[in-house]
This record gives sequence, structure tokens and C-alpha cells, in this order.
Amino acid sequence: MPKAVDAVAVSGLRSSALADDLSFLLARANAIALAAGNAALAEHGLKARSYSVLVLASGEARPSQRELAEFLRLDPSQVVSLVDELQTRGLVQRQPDPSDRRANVVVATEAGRHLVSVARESARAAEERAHAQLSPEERETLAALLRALAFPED
Amino acid sequence: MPKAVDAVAVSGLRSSALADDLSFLLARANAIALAAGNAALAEHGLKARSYSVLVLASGEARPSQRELAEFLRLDPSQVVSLVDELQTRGLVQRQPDPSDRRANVVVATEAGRHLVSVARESARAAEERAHAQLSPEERETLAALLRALAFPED
DNA sequence: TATTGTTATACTCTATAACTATA
DNA sequence: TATAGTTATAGAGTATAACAATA
Repeated sequence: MPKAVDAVAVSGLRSSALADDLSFLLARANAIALAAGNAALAEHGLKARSYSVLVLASGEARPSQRELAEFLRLDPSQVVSLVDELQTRGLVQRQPDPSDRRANVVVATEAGRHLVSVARESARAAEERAHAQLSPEERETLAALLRALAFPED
Repeated sequence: MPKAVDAVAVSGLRSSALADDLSFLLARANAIALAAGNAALAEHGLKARSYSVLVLASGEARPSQRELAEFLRLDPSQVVSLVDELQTRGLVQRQPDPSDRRANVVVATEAGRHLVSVARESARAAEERAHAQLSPEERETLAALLRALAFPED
């Protein structure tokens, strides 16, 4: 996530053309959420990226690295690094996919599942703080609208 | 913006814990919008960053580099590079701020204003395509909700 | 003393291409 | 011929600290 210059209420730029631009608002809101999320996850030695992989590896989906890359919009080579790191720390394992010997299925270890359950609390608390401006109903509305943008194929 | 692995409908990960996470949806929607925006701006020799600076420099606000950094959530040193590049291309000028001789006000040149008006059309068209899933009303709702997250001080 | 812009540096992230082993 | 994972590398983005000029 970007910097953190200060928190002084910003100039007359709020009334500029950009301030109504959906893409700009998306970028700024994301930068803020990412910074808050990374700060909260840091105490567990995780970042948004590695946390995401760990969460997905802790579920029932048994994703391949290819699927992780696509879902997280990362290059496959970036997933290699992330899984390497998590595997070195004993948090995930690569398991050969019986149905395709080229593919690795990434699954969390017991330690990984435990860490994710702890980290999830930190992440949830951070999100709670970051989104305190919105009511629960507004958050659900926002999630639904973002889902339409995030998964346009539906 | 990240990669572009493919566009195959993704696995069972859609039903994972992450898929309901507001921060994750924000990140994925932003990655998609940013990729589309950068692609559209590339034909004008711009990216989302430099386009944003140029838009702000084209308005009435006459922002200082410090204000640009804060508004765009960039480090002041990153703004230096962006303004350097735009200035080299004759698109913006640094003007001394009479009320504070330390500060540079960044203003677009005639060429800069012209380019931004052309580029804005490309950006608008790209956004139209990227957000085609949403109705105009939904987009306005989304913008209002994102504004609350992007500018939490209000 | 604090702030604006600047420079320099290190680090992380991203994009690309090539290679292997499988399909 | 195409795909999953890997490796390597170059480039873009980010974070940090220090400095000069000014407040």
C-alpha cells in the first residue's frame, strides 16, 4: 500500500473532476483498506496477499496454484513465491493432484489453519474500523455492487 | 495492475470465505478497473497516475505537490517523478506559490488541457465498458458508498 | 522547529519470457 | 500443441531517510 502522508483534510481537490470518478474512488478506498489490512496482519507475519492464499488453502476448495492465480489476479509466478514462503513456514503444503500430475493443490496445514483463524480476527477488526462509516446494510449493498464488478462473468 | 491469467470461470473459490470479504472485493474490482483504465490511457502515453495528476492540474484548484500527494495517496517523492515526466512532455508547469515560496503549484499547460480532454473520453469509454454490469443508479449508489470509505474524515 | 520539495537508495511488486513435465 | 508450475530478469511501484530552502 502507498504512503501515509498525513491526515490533514485535503484542499479544494475534493470538488475536482476526479472526485466523482468511480475508478478513482475505488483506487483510494482500496488503498486505505489495504493499508489497514496489512497493518493488522503484520503482527501475524502476513500481508493481504499471503493471508488470502492461506484463507483459500484453509477452505474445502483445494485450489491449484493456477486457480489461486486467477482468483487473486496474480501472475502464476507470484503465486509460486507466496506458496514457497508459506510452505517454508509450515503453513501450507503442496499436494500432487491425482487427476493432473502437472498440478499442485495447495492445502493449509494444521498450523496454517490455526494461524488463519487468529489472523482472521485481526482482519475482521481492522475492517470493522475501516468501514465504520457504513452501516451493516450499506456494507451489504456495497459488497453486492463490488461483486458485480469483481466477477463480471456472472 | 496485476496480470491477466485468462478468463476461465474460476473454480469453487467463489464460495470461499474470501469471496464475501469487502476488502478482497475492493481489491479485485480495483485491479480490474485499473487494468482497463491503464489500457485505455496507454494510447495517450498516460497511466492512471499521470492521468490523475494531469486532471487535477487542469482544474481550478491549483494544487501544490503536497496536496497532490495527499489526495492521490502517493509519497511526495513519487509526485516529483510524475510531475517531472509531465513537465518534460510540456503538459504541466511548476509555478511558484506566491504565498509560500517553498511550494510549487502544478498547473496544466494548454497542451496538457487538450490532452486531458481527449484522454478523458478514452477513460470514460473504458469505465463505461468496465462498469456495464451496473445501472446508472447502481453506479451512483456505489460512488456514494465508496466516497464514505475513500474520505472517512467527512 | 516544522514543512515543501528534492534526491538517493533499498525493497517490493509486476510483467515477460523461457524452460520442464505433463496433458 | 497446450497447460501447470517454475525460474530468471527487468521494470514499475513503494518506503525511508536525508538535505536545502523557507516558514
